[in-house]
Amino acid sequence: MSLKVYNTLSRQKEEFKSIIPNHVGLYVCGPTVYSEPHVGNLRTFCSFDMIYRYLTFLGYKVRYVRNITDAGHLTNERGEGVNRMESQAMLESLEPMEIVQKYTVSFHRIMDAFNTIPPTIEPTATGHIVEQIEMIETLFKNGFAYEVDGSVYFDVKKYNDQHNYGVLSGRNIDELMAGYRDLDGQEEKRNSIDFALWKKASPEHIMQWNSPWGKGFPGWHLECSAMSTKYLGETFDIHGGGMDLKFPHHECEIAQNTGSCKHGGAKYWLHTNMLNFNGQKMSKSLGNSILPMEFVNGNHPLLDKGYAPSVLKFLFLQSHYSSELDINIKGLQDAEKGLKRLMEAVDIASSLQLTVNSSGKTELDIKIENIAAACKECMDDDFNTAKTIGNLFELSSIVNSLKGGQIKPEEISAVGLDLLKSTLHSYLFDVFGLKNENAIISNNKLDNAMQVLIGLRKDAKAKKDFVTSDKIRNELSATGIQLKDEKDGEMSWTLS
RNA sequence: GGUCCUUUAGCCGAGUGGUUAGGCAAAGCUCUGCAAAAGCUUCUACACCAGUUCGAAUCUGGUAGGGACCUCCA
Repeated sequence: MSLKVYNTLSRQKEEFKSIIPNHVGLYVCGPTVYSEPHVGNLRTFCSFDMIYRYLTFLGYKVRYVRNITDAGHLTNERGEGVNRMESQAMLESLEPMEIVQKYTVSFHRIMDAFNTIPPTIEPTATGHIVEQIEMIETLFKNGFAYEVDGSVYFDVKKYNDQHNYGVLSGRNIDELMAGYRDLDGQEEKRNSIDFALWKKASPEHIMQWNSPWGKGFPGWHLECSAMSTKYLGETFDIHGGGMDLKFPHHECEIAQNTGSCKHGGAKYWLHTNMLNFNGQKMSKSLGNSILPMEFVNGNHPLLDKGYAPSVLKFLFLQSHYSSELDINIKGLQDAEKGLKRLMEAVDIASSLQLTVNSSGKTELDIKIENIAAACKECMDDDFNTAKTIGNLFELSSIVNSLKGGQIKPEEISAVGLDLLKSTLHSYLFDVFGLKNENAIISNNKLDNAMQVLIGLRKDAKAKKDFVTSDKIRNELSATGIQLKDEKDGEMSWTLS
C-alpha cells in the first residue's frame, strides 16, 4: 500500500506521488514572532513534524521549509503591552528586531523542548524583501497588480476572469464581494476582496523598506509565495498549515503563484485542525489560553501539574491531525498513563533475556509481522497516528506477556523479537518523536543506589520482616519511585 | 446571513456499508506475604427523524447542538 493524503484542494484522499522521485518539497507556514506561540500552533507544528518524520522514514529526502514571519506587522503600538504614552520611549529603547529575536529564540526553544526536528530551511520574511518585490513586479507585468498611493494590491476580479480564485477554500468571489461591507480605509482598493501585496508605511510603522512604490512593507500573504517558490520551485509537493489559514492566506498564495508563473505552487494542501481546551477555543479573553511551556511546568491555574512535552504530543497523536481536538486535564492524565505503558514496554523489550525459538517462523512471528504491517498501513492512510498507536499497544501487550510468562519464549523467534523491538522503536521515537522522559532522569548512580535499597528489601522479605520491606517500598513510592516485585523474586524500579 | 466541517460508550478518541479500534476509568479472575505492575474476562456506543439497501456509525435528505472561516491584522 502506498501513501495517501487528504488534499484540501481536491477535497479527497489522493495517492501521494512526489514530483521528483524520492524527493519531497514541504512548505509549512511558520510562526509570527511578535508573541509567544499558542498551543494550537504547537499542535500544527508537531503534526507536520510527524509528517516530515514519516516521509523521511519512508525513504524520501525531504526539503522542509518553514518560514519565520518577522516583517510588516510591527508598529510601535504592538507588543509588550506598551501604551501610546510610552511609545516614544519604546521607539528609542526597543528595536522591532529585538522583539523578533526574542520570540524567535523562544519559539526555537519550545520546538526543541517538544523534540521536533528543525526545518531544513527556515527563511525569514525580512530576508526576502527583494524576492517579494520581484514577485510583485512580475504580477504587474502579468496585469494582476495595481498601485494606489504607494500601496500595491492584487486584482482578484481580474485574476478570477482567467483563473479560479476560491479553488482551495471553495468560495466564489461574487458571494465574497456581496458579503463584504464597505469600511473606512478600503476605498483605495478597486474591489473589496483585493488584498495587499505592498503596503505604504504609515509614520508609526517601524519596519519599512524601499521599493519601486516608495517606503513600505510586504503584504502578509506574499512572503510564503516568494519563499516557497525560491526554495521549492514553481511547483512543489506539499503545503501545510493550520485550518484557519486556508482562507484567505492560502487562497491568496495560490493566486499570487498562479498570477506570477501560471503554477499554483503546491500539489497537495494539508491542513491541521484546531485545538480546544475544556471544550472552548483558547483565547486570552476567556482566560483559558495556556502557553506550551506552561503545560510543561504546570504553572497555570487551569492545570493540576506539569506534563512532559511527550505527553502533550502523545495526546495530539491519539487523534487525527485534521480532526478538532479537545483537551483537558483528564485527557492529559490519560495520555500520561498510556505513554508510560508504551515506554515501559520499550524498556522491557530491550531487557528481555529469552531463549527464543530457533526452528523457524512461529505463529506469533506472523502476528507481529501483521501488526507491523498494520502500523505502516495506518500511517500510509493519511497519517492515521491514532490507529497506529492502537497497534503499538497490541505490541506492548505481547512484550508484557513475554515478560510475565503468559507467552512462552519458544513461541517467538529471534527475527520476530527483533521486529517487535524495532517496530516499537521506529514509530515511537523516529516517526512520532516521543521521548522516554523517565529514562533521561535515571542514571547509573541512581540505579546503584536503588540496588542497595533493593538488596535491603530482599533481605527483609527473606526474613518475612514485612514491616521493613513495606517501609522501603512505601517511602520510595512517596518520593516518586515505584518498586515492583518480579515473579522470580527479583525487583525492578521505575519513576512514577 | 454566506461557505465548509462536526456530533461515536463514564471520559478521550479511530473507524473502508456486513468483522473486537485503542487508551483511561470501572468490575471480576490469575499472580502476590500484602500491594503495584502485568495477563485474561466483562461493560459493545454511534445526536434526532426519515429514506436508499438483504444489511447503515458509515450513503442521501431533513431537524437540533458544536465549531472554523468570512474588511484589515495574526
